[in-house]
Amino acid sequence: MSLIKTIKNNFPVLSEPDLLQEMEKYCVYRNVQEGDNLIDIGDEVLFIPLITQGTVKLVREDDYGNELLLYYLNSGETCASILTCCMSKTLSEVKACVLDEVIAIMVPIRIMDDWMRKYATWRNFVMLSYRQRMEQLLTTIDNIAFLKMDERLVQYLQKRSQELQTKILLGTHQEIADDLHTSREVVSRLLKQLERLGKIKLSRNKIEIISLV
DNA sequence: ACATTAATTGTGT
DNA sequence: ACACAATTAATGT
Repeated sequence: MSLIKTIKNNFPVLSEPDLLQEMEKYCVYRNVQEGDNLIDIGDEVLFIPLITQGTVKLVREDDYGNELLLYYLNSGETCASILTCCMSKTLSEVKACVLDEVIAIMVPIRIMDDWMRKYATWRNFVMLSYRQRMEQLLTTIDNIAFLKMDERLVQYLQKRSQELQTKILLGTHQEIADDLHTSREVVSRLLKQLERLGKIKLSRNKIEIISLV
């Protein structure tokens, strides 16, 4: 599929003819396999990825190498923290792990400065990504600060199923525990409770959501 | 089809 | 949190 068409499909806000033409000229596709990193902490940021397929998990690391989940990115989204890095010309503070084979359109940052000035469409897009991500980060912080683990788990399941458009979440309890920064046993026990309440159905590497309300 | 092994999940302390 | 049991999936024969 042509680059322009892909952009129109995934990033409808960017359909301004002049901008699209420039994008076709300067952007490149990049394919990243599951398990690889789109970007790592300390990397120099040369491109902004616009995700058109797959899922990316953004994490930050503390001094001891513990990973802190920031958020997930899906198609039609871009990474706000990478945007900040490239605008202030600093190294990446986050790691972007590819969970599900990703195809991204890579926008070179040198051309981006130009676009910020020339295209209101582009500016708006950048600002919108910021705003959305900021809101999401705030709710994440609220959750960590105020919600008990069982409520956090339910929220986590809801959000993931919504994001991935599926009632069936694949993966292990350990992975969920890592994301929520708790132990695997706590997750297993809470999930078991939810199953007893008939809200989910558990099997190995799989959680089927019946109804979380 | 069966046995072996590894990984995931469940539970008591 | 840890240790261990039980269950399930993957692999070899």
